[in-house]
Amino acid sequence: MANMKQIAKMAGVSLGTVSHVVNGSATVREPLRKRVMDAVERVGYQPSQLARGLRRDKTNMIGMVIPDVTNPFFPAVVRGAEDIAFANGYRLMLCNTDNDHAKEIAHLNELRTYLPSGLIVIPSNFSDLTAQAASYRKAGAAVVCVDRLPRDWNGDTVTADNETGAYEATSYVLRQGHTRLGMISGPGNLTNAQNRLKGFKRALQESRIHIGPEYVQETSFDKHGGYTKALLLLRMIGRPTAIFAGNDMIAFGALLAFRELGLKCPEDVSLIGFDDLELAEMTSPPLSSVSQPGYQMGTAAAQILIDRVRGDHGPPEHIVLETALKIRDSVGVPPAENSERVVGAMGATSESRTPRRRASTP
Amino acid sequence: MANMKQIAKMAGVSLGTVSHVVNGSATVREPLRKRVMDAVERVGYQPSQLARGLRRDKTNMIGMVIPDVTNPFFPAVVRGAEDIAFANGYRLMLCNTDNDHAKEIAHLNELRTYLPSGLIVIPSNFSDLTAQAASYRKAGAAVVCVDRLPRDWNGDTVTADNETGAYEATSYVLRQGHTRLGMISGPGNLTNAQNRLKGFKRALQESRIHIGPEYVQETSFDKHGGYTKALLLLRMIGRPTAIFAGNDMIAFGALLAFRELGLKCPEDVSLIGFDDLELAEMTSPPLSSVSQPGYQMGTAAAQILIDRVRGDHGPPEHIVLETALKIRDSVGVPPAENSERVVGAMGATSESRTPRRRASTP
DNA sequence: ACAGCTTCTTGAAAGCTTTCATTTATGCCT
DNA sequence: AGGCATAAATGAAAGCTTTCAAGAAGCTGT
Repeated sequence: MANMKQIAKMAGVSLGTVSHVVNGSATVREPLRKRVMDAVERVGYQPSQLARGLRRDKTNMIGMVIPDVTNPFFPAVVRGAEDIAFANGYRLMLCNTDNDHAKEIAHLNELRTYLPSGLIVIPSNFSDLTAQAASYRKAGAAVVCVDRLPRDWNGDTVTADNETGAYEATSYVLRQGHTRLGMISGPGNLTNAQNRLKGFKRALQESRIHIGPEYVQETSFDKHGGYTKALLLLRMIGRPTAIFAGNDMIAFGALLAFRELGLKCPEDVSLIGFDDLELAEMTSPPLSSVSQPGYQMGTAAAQILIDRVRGDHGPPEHIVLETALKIRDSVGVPPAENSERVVGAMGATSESRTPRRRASTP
Repeated sequence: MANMKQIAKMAGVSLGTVSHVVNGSATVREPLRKRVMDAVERVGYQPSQLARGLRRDKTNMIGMVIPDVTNPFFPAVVRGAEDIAFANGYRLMLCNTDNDHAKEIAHLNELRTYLPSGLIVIPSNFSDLTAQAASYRKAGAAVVCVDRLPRDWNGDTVTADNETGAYEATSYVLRQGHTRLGMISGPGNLTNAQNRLKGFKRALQESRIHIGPEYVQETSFDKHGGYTKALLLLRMIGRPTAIFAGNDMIAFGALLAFRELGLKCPEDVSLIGFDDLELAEMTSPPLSSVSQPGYQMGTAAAQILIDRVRGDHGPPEHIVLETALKIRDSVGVPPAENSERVVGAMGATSESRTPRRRASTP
């Protein structure tokens, strides 16, 4: 591939001059400038990002570390980040951590040797990004944290207003007359899951509704977790008449559980999710969900990052994006008292075969 | 960050020796080796990938160029590629092209200056990857093409057996008794769309069923396209009793159209998709679809790539992965002749208000 | 036309590795 | 113990760019 030396020779100027016209780092008189540009055009010269990065102590890469591209919420964030990054001349290096702490560290350690301009991270479970970030910052790279925050995080953040979203969703369900709610929450150590749970509980409290701890189940943010926990919830005596799923994947799993148990949604059980994935409207029934702006989270994160790289040294930014309740058909009124159909025949404990009446609530 | 010079000084050896122990490029006697390793451990030294790449004329990056992460099929491929790449010490640089030829070129041009070991590409519409790839190969990088092939492609490929998959899906629909099928195909210039169409037509031919060209609609591989074209198909006089969607996103769009027209699936119209996205089982009704191993396509591509990088100079590989028909509930028997419900009231041409009987077929 | 000043241009150094030709050390044999 | 062959360690060059100090060229005013 063509290099500067060749361009310099072709244009009959020095290396330094070529560099200056390529980067606009000093004024070069027109005739020279033109000769250089012509040579650049002619051979399609593009500066080596490797050499440039080495010399400048910084490349135009942005490391993007996420749990798993395959999880439909994350690609939206990635895409948002990529669009802003690309438009500003930055490129994304994508790393999946699988929520695995060790893999996260491995990625972060190596990524650094590429001298990226920054890092956009959706932390894994038990991330100690805080320590790593310090070392990146020392090297002049900016780090912004998205969606969920690691322990003791003190840098820029972009999150959704999980608590309010969950609060509103729960309130909505409550307004339909449900009094015995179940929640299938995401991993307890993830701040987004925590905040959704908080919002859920706050809504309950305000309505003076009390539910036992067994009505709140914790699991991973995926279909399988949702399926398992929904099964568990629905086989309880005095099963919930409505379930709030910590995210849509969990909700999808719950839907599968409903189907398996022959429970109709929303006639027998209501369900509400979080994320409002593109496919939430496709399910049966169309899933009501809290919409969360993944794409914007990505763009916002990239924008902050780029501002930092360009010299913004202000105090940490904490962008909190609004959520919106998307009402579809998966939440209805609670079934009449005596209509609670028996369920859980497959697990077949003698208890669960006996119809129960639900505990009355104030 | 620590560099080799520091390690050399700490261990009391020369630069070259440090390099040799770090890379195992020459035998170093134990005492020295140990001193070097200790120093490396102590400061957590990691070689600069930038300097290394510059010197070696090659980095451990693999450029991954895809149309759009946001499109649920692609992340699976990305993930497969990332897993194999990571396990072999390679990292992925992700680029979205939006099927935009110009963006693809821009990415490809810049990516090259990072001296990646290779490129995994799902070409955009009208890609002329073939030309670009030549220049990558000249620089010693391998290029493998996934899912769809650009014009005149002569390199390694990993694709699904689109034609057979489509053939089997269509045959299955035919066996249910349908004789008037519609197809909503993907972009005509994409080889995967072409092959699916081919399979569809072959099945029809073998069953001696002839359909007019208006029953084959072409659109982009997304929900909106599916929605629009399904609407169009369903408002035809003698509407198809079953629709084969070029991919699941199109099928999802079609489902939306069914819903809007008040058509029940599969009672009024049958539908079958392609891809078998994770969410196909969640739709209403659960979507029958041709399953295509996205993850494996990614792993296979990465594996070939890595083999090439390691010196495999054999003739181009053309891996074709099998598809599998996933039968769920969206295909049923065709509705009885006289039950064709009127539809398309919204567009409201006088014709479409009149019930028609379908053209008889042999 | 020349001093003095400004504006351009230049060449070399530096950034961190790898690699190769050399030098130095080790071990074996007589 | 000395000589030789082999193995190990070294130092410098190269890879491509940016940047800085220094030199060259241009301009202004008298």
